[in-house]
Amino acid sequence: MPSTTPTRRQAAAAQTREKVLAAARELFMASAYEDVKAADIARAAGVAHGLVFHHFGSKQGLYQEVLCQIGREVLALHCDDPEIPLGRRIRRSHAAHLAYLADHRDVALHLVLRPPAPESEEFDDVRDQGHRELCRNLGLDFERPAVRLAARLYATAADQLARDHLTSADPLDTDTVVEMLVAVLIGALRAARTADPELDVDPVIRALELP
Amino acid sequence: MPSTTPTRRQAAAAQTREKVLAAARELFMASAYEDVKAADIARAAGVAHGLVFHHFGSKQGLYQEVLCQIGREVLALHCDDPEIPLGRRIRRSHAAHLAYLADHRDVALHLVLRPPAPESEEFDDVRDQGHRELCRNLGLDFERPAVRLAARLYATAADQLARDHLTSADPLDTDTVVEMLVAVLIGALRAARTADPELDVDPVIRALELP
Amino acid sequence: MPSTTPTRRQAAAAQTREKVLAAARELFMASAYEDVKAADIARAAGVAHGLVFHHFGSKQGLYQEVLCQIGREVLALHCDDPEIPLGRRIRRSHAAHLAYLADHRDVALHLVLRPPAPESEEFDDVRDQGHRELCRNLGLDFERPAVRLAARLYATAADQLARDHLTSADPLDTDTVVEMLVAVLIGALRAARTADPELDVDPVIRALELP
Amino acid sequence: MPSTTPTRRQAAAAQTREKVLAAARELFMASAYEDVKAADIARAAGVAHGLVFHHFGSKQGLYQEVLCQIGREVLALHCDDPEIPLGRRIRRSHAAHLAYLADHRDVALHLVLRPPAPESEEFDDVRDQGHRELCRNLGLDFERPAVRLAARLYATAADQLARDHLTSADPLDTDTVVEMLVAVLIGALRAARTADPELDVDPVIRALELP
DNA sequence: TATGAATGAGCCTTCATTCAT
DNA sequence: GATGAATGAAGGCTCATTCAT
Repeated sequence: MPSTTPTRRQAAAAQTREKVLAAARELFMASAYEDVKAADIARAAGVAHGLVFHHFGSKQGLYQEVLCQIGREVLALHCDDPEIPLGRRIRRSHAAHLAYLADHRDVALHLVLRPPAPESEEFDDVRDQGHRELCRNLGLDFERPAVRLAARLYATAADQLARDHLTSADPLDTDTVVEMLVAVLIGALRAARTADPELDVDPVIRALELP
Repeated sequence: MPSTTPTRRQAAAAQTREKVLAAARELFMASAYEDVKAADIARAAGVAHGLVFHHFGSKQGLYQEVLCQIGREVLALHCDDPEIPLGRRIRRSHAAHLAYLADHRDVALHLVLRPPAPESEEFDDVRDQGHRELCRNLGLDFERPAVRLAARLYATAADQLARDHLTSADPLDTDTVVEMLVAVLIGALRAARTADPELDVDPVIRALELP
Repeated sequence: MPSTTPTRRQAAAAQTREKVLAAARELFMASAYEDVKAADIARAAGVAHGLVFHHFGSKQGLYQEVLCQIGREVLALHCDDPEIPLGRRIRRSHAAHLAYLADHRDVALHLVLRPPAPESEEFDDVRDQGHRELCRNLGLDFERPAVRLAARLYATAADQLARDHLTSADPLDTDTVVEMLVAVLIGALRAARTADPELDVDPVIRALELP
Repeated sequence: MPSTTPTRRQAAAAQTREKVLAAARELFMASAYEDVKAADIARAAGVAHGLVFHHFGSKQGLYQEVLCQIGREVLALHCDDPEIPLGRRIRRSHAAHLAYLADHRDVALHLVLRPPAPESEEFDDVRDQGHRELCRNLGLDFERPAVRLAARLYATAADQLARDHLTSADPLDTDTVVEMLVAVLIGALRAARTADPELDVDPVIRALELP
């Protein structure tokens, strides 16, 4: 059947594309954007230089693709099973996030807290969506400025903590870090209430305090 | 003594140096490191291209210089008058910091939370020193890992909050932001206690809760 | 005989070839040779990139094909019916040529007076043949250098005039342009006589002056 | 005197610039625009690759510069001394032009009748100014469309003739070519009258017919 | 000290062409 | 015949840095 031939070819092409993407991800996570040469990526992927552009249009296009791939992976870590009590849900998400970063030290070190050099609106969107999911999990209205502020505040602090944790010579155990994150989250919520006194964060805080 | 009485030439040279430094600071704060060309700086300073290298050795050297200048300015903002109660001292430092960032939006937007592209050990030192002073102010031992962790955690969150505050279309008033910072700081301290249960943060927290 | 009865496949192939040729013609006439990419042509024709090379060997081969097609079309415009008096015959040819260019503005603007970038011997031949036919029409011996010179001279001027006419915001009417062409042709003939005094151009000129 | 030093340096720089310009001119006149590499020019000029861009910004900038230089040279050839009778003035200009082209065969072959690949408004201006001067010489109003048309018509034909003359294995003598040009010019003027019957070209033609 | 011309390594990108399917 | 993924050579341009003056 001739119709299977194109499929096989398409599959091969997609596979090549993935090879390039994987090589790019590794290199981009290991060095600064400008220090990664398109030629390096091609060489690492074992393909011709021009193929990078055939599949991704430009070095930046490829970079964005890498970013989005990671963003999607991270988003998928969230636990939002409503059956599980809030405190456990959040802790589980945190633990998953930490585990991911531990498994992807390069991502943790080169992406988190280091906004990608070429401004990437798509990546910002993914990040934003992460905050949105956190708020949904907490039962807070993301549209309220104070809530959004707290989410960003907290996420930043959490990234910093994760980084420190991962680079520490004498790292804490994961559970401890998760508890620290919860403490910081509670602080961020109290800060939110300061900005928006009508915000009722007490139930959330109480729920978070229960492991 | 000729060494204490700079000749006119030396004075002029120093002035030229400052011109370059000022131009560099403005440009570096306005764009990413790689997007600022040595030639741009020279042009903005109204001097010859080569002079940049004459005075600062290299583009990176100049960048470090800019970073240190800013770091020193920020460090000078801390209020550590022991006569003043802790809560007020911290709030005063925060307010001063926020005022500084409001006056130097470019610094707030392009330095804070955006670690300088070329690794800058000196700048890290300055940053570290800021954390150290904060801890001294709080009466906590910076040498304890958990304390250090909390300081970094908090500083990062504070930076994020300041950024959001400055870029917001509808900014909160300064006092509110200061209170939010205090709330976050308390959260960070609680997190520190989680990591290091022997740490007695309660007195500090109580002191912070008094305006 | 299978050779005279092209199979369906062959017919389809020929049709595809034409599609590519038509797309190429349009693009080549709309932009400079180097600005037309083989990929553009394939896309415009709705065929695979590689097909261009399958049918025409190379981009240049395709270009030559386009050129020859146009050359043949232009050659076919000449009126050389010996029954018609010279003045009318020439005017008729001119009018036909002008009409063709008006119908193919792209050809007029991008080919005429703009020798094809890649040296095209074949196109030069076609051009030459046009001059030859003009001379035959005029009853002049194309082999005489002065005649050939005059023909080229005239053809160039005529092209320029046609271009100007077509791009003018306020174009003259066709008959006027035709008369101008005749005037220029007469000038060229007089120039030919200057170069070759033995050339008897007076009868031709007299014939041309009769509408 | 320190003030002479910069002068000397400037002179040296200008000389280098000229070296590059000269090399570029030679190469551009010898090949098509795209076939001349910036690196070739630098090599031919004996300077670093980057210097081309230091002085001319881009390959195109350099090309334009070459074009303008030639345009200025050609413009300077016109003889418009009102003391000299028209016929002689025109013939003298033509002869000068032909001599120039003979001395600059590369220009004649690669510029004349071959509009520069990258559209060059400046060069068009120079060309236009040439036509303007011709008309002023002839005492005709360049603002009249028919006059402008005739000027362009004639210039094009003259370029063609000059080309043929220069590439001919058995070239005519210069005087003959000049007379041919005059004949063509008269033809163009008659064509102009066809387009604009109010135009009184007879006195000009009579003046041209006197050597 | 100051100038700015000169250097040259290096990079992204383009694109005609090939070829396995 | 048709496809389009893959190739790879080549080129324009940038820019930190040097250096003669």
